[in-house]
Amino acid sequence: MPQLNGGGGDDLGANDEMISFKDEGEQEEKISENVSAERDLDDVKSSLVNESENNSSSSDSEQAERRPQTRPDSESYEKTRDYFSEALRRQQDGGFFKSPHYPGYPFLMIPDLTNPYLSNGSLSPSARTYLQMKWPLLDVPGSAGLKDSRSPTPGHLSNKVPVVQHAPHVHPLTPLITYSNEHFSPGTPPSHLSPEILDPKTGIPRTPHPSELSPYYPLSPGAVGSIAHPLSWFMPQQGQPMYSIPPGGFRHPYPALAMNASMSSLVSSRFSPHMVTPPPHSLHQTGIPHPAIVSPAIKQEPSGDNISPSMHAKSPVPPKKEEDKKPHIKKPLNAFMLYMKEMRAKVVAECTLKESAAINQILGRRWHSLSREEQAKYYELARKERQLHSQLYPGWSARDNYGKRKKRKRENKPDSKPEDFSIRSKKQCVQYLPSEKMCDSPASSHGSMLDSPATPSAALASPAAPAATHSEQAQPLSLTTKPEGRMHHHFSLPGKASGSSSSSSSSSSSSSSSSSSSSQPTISIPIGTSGSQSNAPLLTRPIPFTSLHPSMLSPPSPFHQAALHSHHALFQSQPLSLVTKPTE
DNA sequence: CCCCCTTTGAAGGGA
DNA sequence: TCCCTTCAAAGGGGG
Repeated sequence: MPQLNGGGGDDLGANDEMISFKDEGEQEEKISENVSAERDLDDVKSSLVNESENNSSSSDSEQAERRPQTRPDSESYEKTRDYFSEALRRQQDGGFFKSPHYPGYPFLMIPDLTNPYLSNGSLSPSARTYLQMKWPLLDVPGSAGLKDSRSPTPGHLSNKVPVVQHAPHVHPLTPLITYSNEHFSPGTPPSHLSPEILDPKTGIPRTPHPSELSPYYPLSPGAVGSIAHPLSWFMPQQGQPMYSIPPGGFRHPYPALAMNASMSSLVSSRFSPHMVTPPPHSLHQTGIPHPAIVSPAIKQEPSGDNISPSMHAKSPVPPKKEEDKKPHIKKPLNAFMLYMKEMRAKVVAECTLKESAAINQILGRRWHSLSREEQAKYYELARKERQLHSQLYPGWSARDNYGKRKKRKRENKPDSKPEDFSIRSKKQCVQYLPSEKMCDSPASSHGSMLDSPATPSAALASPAAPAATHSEQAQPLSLTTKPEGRMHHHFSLPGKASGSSSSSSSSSSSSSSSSSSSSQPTISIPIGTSGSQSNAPLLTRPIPFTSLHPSMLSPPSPFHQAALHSHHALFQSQPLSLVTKPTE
């Protein structure tokens, strides 16, 4: 956490957190040999989601994911890097399609691939993700299924692009790269690749340092081409910057630039056509629409890039009006968000779940299960994103966005109702997550909460890594019943908590469900945490009984419990009682 | 149609 | 400093 580091060095942050993880990793290693054991552990640890016994469907991806965890981190990491290297090498060689696919990416991961494009021609989120992964390859001549972006027939680019096919050999992180494509400047003619960009503040051209560039925040168009991506280590396409221009979506002044459908989709994901015209007030001096900038009304929804504006079902209207309003500059994504973006599609593909809330729970668990190196990558990426963002929008404050979203639920804390009080004190939660089991949580399974993340090494890399301690685990089951409102887990003090207690309580909570009883629709387990800060995240929604997988119902194995004890003494004291919740 | 839900992390403001 | 709140992405679900 930032606090630990003190100003600039947020990178060093998460040490504490990481430390603890290490040990566990070793255990994992052992465990890995026995899959079943592993699973049990998972169940316990995470308590929520377990892999279904029969997870064949997801096996590929899981294995891939798991793989790293089963071995020493360093080794796995190296392995991963090898993939990258390989991918890069092949790319350079022009052998894109020959390269072995990345194990972690099952060929067919996209459930909704069938409908990658929205009715209006825009890509569905998942599709987008894949495209992102794939885009680096798009310009390869002759690649089947890929339309030459340059010869856009907008209409068709659409839907048929085999989005997924090339993804396999791409590392999961590659999607992040995508953003680099977003570098385009609708309004500004590229100074052609001139590396210079205007300093937002001074307006003086300056040459960006590669480290400054973020895929998410495209700088001037010209800059794009020559800069290395911050994440170059896992960017195969590095050195082959592309200028994305949505074929149909916006008219790019520079048709000559290579672009293809997928790219356009990428762009669209962050830039709506409306954004094409830089808002007058845009903070950008460059006048470049930034991914982070969203028209208030529009909200970065994908709008069919491929289709002529007139065809757009929604927002055909040029947003020029909206431009009047101040552009909404989005917050830079944090490490977890980056991770989510990348992994969501995968998780969705593996799971039957579609609800983001559930998916996010899984992702949260997976996040914890990541090795420190892996997390470090994201932290680093996030750090760069923040830096870049700050450079691009010097005057921007996160506060600026406050209130833009209407939603925001407020906390319940203040007004807790008396009635709930009892419940709340217990912190009961219902698991939302139906079943991780089915989806599995990854590999990491074991690791996840218990072991987690961070080792010092990782910590080093991760800037702000909050200390995650295991506290989370501690409260594996949180429960709330349905809440009246919603609960927030404010407990998390990301940073502050230093240690142990705070950090992530969340993920663990879900686990409880796994142990549920068969008869009850949802199960809640009281956690003793009532005290000070609630750490347990409360899950507001009960899981539909139907969604529970049989495997989830099985009680935690002794093994788990043991594990829990060993790891979290704190919580040990608290009895895990299963409470059934009558909700459904 | 809009907001909720859910996740982690970052950031800002108040005490 | 600590604590709290909001927002970032995403998309099904619910009102």
